[in-house]
Amino acid sequence: MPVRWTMKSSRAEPYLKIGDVARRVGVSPSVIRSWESLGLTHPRRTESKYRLYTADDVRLLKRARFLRKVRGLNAAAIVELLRREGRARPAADGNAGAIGSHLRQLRAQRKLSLARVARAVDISVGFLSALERSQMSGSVGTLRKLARFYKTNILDFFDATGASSRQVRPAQRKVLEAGPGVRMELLAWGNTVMEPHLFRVAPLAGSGDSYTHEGEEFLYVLRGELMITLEKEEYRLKAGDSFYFESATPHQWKNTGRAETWLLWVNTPPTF
Amino acid sequence: MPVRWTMKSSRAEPYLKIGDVARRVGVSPSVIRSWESLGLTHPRRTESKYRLYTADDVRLLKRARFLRKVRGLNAAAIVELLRREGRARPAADGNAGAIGSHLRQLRAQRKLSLARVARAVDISVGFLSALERSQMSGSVGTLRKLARFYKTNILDFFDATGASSRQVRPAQRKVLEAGPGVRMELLAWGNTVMEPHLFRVAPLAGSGDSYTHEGEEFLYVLRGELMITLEKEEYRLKAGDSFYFESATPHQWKNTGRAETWLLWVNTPPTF
DNA sequence: CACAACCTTGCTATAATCCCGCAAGGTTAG
DNA sequence: CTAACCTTGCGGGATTATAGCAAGGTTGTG
Repeated sequence: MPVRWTMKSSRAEPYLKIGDVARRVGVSPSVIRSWESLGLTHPRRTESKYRLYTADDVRLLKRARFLRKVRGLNAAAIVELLRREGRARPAADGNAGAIGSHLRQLRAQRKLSLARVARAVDISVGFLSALERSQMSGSVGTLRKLARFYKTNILDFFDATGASSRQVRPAQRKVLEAGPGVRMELLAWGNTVMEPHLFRVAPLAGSGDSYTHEGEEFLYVLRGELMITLEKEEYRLKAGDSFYFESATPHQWKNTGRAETWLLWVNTPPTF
Repeated sequence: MPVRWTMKSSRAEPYLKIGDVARRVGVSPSVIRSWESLGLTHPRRTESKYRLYTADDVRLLKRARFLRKVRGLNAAAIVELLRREGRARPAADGNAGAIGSHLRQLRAQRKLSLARVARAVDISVGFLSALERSQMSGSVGTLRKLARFYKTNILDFFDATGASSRQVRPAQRKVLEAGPGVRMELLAWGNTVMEPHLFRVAPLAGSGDSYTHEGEEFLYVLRGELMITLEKEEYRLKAGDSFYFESATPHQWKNTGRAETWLLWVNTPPTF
């Protein structure tokens, strides 16, 4: 029995959640989400980010399933075909699209296989393939590991425009959104020995899994709070606190407060 | 430098061979052949079966390559898209199409993976996948191994229509083309202890690789000649000769004459 | 309020497909 | 005669597709 949702300022119309849709269409929720990342559907979301599907979405997905299972078309082709039928519009390519293409380009230049890079970076082959095809998104930790592997700056995944000037005003900062709720603003770039960022971290957002790399890191809490875990030891930082540690120590962090946290974060050497 | 071919009763027009086309399009000859089996191209052939491509074919294949590499569409989708553009017509599904679908159905019914069946039958996963999708064709030996694995009659791959009557006239025989140049006509079928065939083998056609299975086999040369090899020992048969052997002995055969060879061939138990 | 059943994101393991090359033997064209 | 091509049948490895899971949050019902 589908749950009835009503959105504010929209007409009362039955919506379905992803599990309901999966059962009706005959594919798993994972597949529906991956088709969404290709642009097949654009479901609205509740405030807690639950996806909401309409009856039209279900019809579209059923047709997609038919094209997939019976006609053997892959997802990219299904989107193309349905776009030509005026029934679908492709996903807006943002930074995510650029990241993926750039990753594949870096790997192709080095004539490396997916397996080779995945092993070196300790992620699965399928995940790396999906990252390169912009079908999955990676956490800060994962992108950093990839940047390190390719001996490149994490910024290069977004926009490579030479070195910064000495003075960088707020509006001039290079901005990158790495993972949900984490916004990185680079304060200096180019041939620098230190890599300074300003992190803006939404409540509950963080680095994802524990990770490690070479170098040293210094961070200063400008506002809000942060929980950082090193080797299973937890530290609760608040505005005015600073923190210095070796990057080789396994670590992960998260904003446990109710407001956005701002961090000044410097690491050396830079991730190049 | 493209070789210039002129077909009888067609206007002089430059044709290309598959290697030339592969270089111009930027994919390998194997890929061009596999796209052909899906219906992307329908090249004419010389008497010795060399494929001949036109400039239109090259353009079509270049577009296919673009759709594949840049847009990420798979081959089935490319054919569908180009068909909709009126630029391609799908492959005529013959027995090959039926065999593939049937193989996949048998595997699905038993809830087996490609890897599981491929291992049991000693072929590769990719090859079995291609067989099921009618993208590659198998030799007599391979089809027999699969029939044995699924405990079914090789005939069931073609047309299952119950048992034969006692008397079977030539026009009533079940006919199956198994591999190039080999035509099998079944002389009795259904619940039989023996499985009699009439094989019509074109010059140079044969069983392909050596193979083995349980049972006993008897064959009689009606016309033409046949070379059969058992455990690396060769036998040259001609009209009137007969031959009896245990199927467990590794064997392979071939028509080494200049004319079509007709064989009466009985094995027991049937491949069920 | 408790809790079952759902959702989220990030990621894995496995299944399936795609690509290209090779063996064996035949053909072409210089 | 021979190098370089073709044929078919098939393998090995690379890549993609699918479904599930962990950890943690949300929903809705009793």
